[in-house]
Amino acid sequence: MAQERKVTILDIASYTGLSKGTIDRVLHNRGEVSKKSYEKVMSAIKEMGYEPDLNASILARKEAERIALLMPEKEKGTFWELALSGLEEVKEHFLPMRIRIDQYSYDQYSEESFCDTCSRLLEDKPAGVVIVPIFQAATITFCQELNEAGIPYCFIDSKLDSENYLAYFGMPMYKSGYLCADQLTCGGKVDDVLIVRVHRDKGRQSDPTVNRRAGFMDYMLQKYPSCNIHSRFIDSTDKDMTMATMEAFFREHPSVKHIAMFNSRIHLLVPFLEKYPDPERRVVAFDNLNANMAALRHGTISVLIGQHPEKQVFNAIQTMSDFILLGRRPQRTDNYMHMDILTPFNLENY
Amino acid sequence: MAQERKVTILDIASYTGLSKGTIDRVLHNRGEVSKKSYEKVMSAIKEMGYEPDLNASILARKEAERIALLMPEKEKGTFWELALSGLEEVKEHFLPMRIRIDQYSYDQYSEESFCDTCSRLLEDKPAGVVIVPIFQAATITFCQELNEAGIPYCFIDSKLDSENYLAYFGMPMYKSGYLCADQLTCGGKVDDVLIVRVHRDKGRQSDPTVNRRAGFMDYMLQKYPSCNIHSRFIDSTDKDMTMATMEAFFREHPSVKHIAMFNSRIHLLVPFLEKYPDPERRVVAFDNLNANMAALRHGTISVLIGQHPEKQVFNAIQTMSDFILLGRRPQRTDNYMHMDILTPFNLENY
DNA sequence: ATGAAAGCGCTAACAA
DNA sequence: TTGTTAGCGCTTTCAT
Repeated sequence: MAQERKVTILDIASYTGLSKGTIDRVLHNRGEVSKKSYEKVMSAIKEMGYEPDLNASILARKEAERIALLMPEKEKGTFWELALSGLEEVKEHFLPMRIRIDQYSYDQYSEESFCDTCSRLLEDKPAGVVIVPIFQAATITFCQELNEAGIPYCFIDSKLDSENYLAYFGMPMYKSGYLCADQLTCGGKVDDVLIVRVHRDKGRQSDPTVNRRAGFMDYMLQKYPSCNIHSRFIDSTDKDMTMATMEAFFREHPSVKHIAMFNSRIHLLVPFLEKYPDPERRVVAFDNLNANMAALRHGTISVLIGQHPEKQVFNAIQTMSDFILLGRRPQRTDNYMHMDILTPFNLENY
Repeated sequence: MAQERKVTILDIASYTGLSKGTIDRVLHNRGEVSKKSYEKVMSAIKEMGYEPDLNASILARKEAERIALLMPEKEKGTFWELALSGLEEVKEHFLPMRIRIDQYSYDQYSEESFCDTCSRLLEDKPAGVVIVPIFQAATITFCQELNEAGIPYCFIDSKLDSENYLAYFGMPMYKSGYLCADQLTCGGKVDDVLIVRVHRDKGRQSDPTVNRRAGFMDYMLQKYPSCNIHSRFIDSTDKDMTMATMEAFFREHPSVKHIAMFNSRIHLLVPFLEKYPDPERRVVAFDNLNANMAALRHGTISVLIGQHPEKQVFNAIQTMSDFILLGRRPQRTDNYMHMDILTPFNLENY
């Protein structure tokens, strides 16, 4: 098992009777190699257990490899701002490895914008791409194009089953709903629960939280079969309407103590929650946006479930980089992130 | 800010009128350099904003740098097994950077063993050391020796305030007790709490969980001032005695529903807990040992508070490596890890 | 105390 | 299609 001395391309060269140059060409699929030589080299690599030396490779390479990051625009105060927080650091981390990260942003409410961005991206011929696939159908088309171009890709946040992606990093949505219900009910007596949802006015894309809601419902059905689950819709752009909706609901159901939301927008409820404080109320929601964390710290929210979206970005890029540079495939294709339970007592150092 | 082209030692050489060799000597404090040259080089480095190229450095270096890892023996089923899980991977991660990790283990119950190991370690003159400082006084002595030898060191798990350590990674102990109390009481009605402690028979070292217990007590005093806090001691090597102690306690206090433990040994209670199941019972404890996780999965334990000790090891080594290779100091000296709340509903993928 | 020069393992441009 | 060669930026040995 243990190599005597590291096997280098030079060893392979002398073993196959070819030269460094040819070895390099087959290692990087640059073509210009006869089939016969190609196979000789490949088998020699296997036999001798050759592994490329990343340092030498990086040192010698002139141009950086480009990884394209295809995701929604970094809108302030949204989930995508969180996901992109620390991207600058990530870029700096990969730069010395001659890996450049190029952002390709699209409007998460406009499929057209997504497609436009995809075309731009394809023209740039990156060495790999990391995708947040908000639009299912369009993503399938795009992935086919990537396949044809021989460009590897990873998914983050959500994924499309059928494609031959290199890896996926994201939260287990169904389970997260289950966890949310458990944290909300907390083993106590619960007769009514209010779920607040957000109108998706601008676009037509499928609701990313359906599975989460399903998990939540299944938990409730199982453990609190007689609990009433109320739903109300708010508009993320209309604060007055949000307040009015909430006030109307609680006028009608003053005894409801449990509130949940399945997306990152719980901060929209903070004005209401702080206007009508209730020490017995329990609020559980998702994602550690700054606004949400502030409310958690303040005690307005009871529990936030976090998924470190910025780590998903990092992991996907890392995986892509290992594949591009070393041809290494990830240990697992589907990587479900741990769900972090955040309370006022462990929110620091997160 | 942005460099035109990367500054190399060659640039510094020509700028100072010296040669590559001399620059290298001052960069690595190898001596054999006149004070005058030394200062000329140092100021040039500052002025030109030189940053070493890790890849080139690693590629050219013959010998690996050695980082010593000084911690308790990896005893099966203990916290230290958890902390050392994945060390092989960590070693493999650092090997291509020509960083070798040497383990120096000591018996956590024997100060003599600790001191012996320290002497062995010192003789080997590693480039840096990562320390779990179980024995306070002995560690202080050891750190002085390291200071004299000019060997940098990090602490993990716990730390000694006064020393000039490079970094510390660990859990905020006091806060973890606070969190534990919050998870245990969960906002409900709590009149009695049982705290189970472990006799420290073999050694004399100070109890690492005092601060955690203090945090717990302060929480209870504040939020449940009239709650009775019971304590019982068990012996980690005597299962029968543990069972007897628990049975005796619950014979006397049959209505107690809340149990906490402040170390990683909650698995010792599992036989009792499973012999006398109680759906209303709430058990909160620390650390994701395999045995603990199994009990959590099974529902025997309600909540486990995790701190990723293996990540502490990794981070400390990473920090040490950056310092040795690049002279880079960590952003913060004291790094408190996030406390993870683990329940049966989020224990996967942890 | 300092300089010169030979690599480390790989890439890439050019020659054959 | 293949081989040759000059680096990449640094370390290290050997002269000076």
